[in-house]
Amino acid sequence: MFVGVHERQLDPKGRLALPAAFRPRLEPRCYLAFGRDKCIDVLTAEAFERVAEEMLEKVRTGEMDRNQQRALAANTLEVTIDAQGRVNLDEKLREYAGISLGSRVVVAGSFDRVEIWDPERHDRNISAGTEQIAGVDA
Amino acid sequence: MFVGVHERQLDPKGRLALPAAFRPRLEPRCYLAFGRDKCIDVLTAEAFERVAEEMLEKVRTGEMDRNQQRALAANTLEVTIDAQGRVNLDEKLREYAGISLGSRVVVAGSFDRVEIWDPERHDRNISAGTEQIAGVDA
DNA sequence: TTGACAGTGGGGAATAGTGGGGTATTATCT
DNA sequence: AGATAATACCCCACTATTCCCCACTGTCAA
Repeated sequence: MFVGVHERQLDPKGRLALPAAFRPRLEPRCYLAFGRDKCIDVLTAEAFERVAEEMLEKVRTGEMDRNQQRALAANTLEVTIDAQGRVNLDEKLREYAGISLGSRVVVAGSFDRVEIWDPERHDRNISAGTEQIAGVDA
Repeated sequence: MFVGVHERQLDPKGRLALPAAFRPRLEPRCYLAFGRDKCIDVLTAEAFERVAEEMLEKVRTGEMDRNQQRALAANTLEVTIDAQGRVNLDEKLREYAGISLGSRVVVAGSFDRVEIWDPERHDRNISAGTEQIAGVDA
């Protein structure tokens, strides 16, 4: 399970150091995809391949449109992790998540995946979620 | 079942020695989360992972919001227990529970989980609960 | 009385996070 | 087509923090 929040700085070259606690499960390669609510999803190879299999099955049975399959594939990136535990966030991903070179970003665990956020956007979403939880058993 | 109350001192580095009686069930790693009423929850790996699985399922079926999932994951920390039976309480957790470096804290069993408290806050809650159980003033 | 273990404290080594430089590869312009 | 420029990639280096290990003390039990 991925849990916890880590603040990081995107270096001038667009590299992001993954939290050390997450690395063993993401190395040597992982997948970056457009996430929900304007974050970047980081999926383990196993998790992404499972998602892809399920999608293929749905396309086969007609539950899902081929263009959705194409869109996911087009917006997903397979990346390798360098010797310092970093991944590259390219221009398209940075623009989608609203983060820029040299800016601070939030790397957050979300159980089955890791998410990369613009800090303000993350705060807003967490605040909303926390209010909703108050009154629910954890 | 976790029961009993133990008073401990948070050392200058933010480390807390867990009561020896609780350790076998929490080792080698456990989860720290924001608990109800401003305490820190300590959950066994099994208990937390069960909660997380249930939540993922609810998100999948639409019963629960993604931001609630994010809030729970963001406010949870996976920690390992050192050779002396201690865990680290980071700044965010200490602030939430109102405890500081070097101060005394209460570590209390609460059946399915262990809770970490500021001593005064714990006293107030226990007093309130005790009165209700006894049905009389203490 | 002594041995074992629980709780507490501190020092040193390993590693995480960050930055920069050199090299190869690709693209562009003349 | 060749030269030049821009980009991406890989490796190395520095610093602060964290983690791990060792040591001390008090208490309880045999």
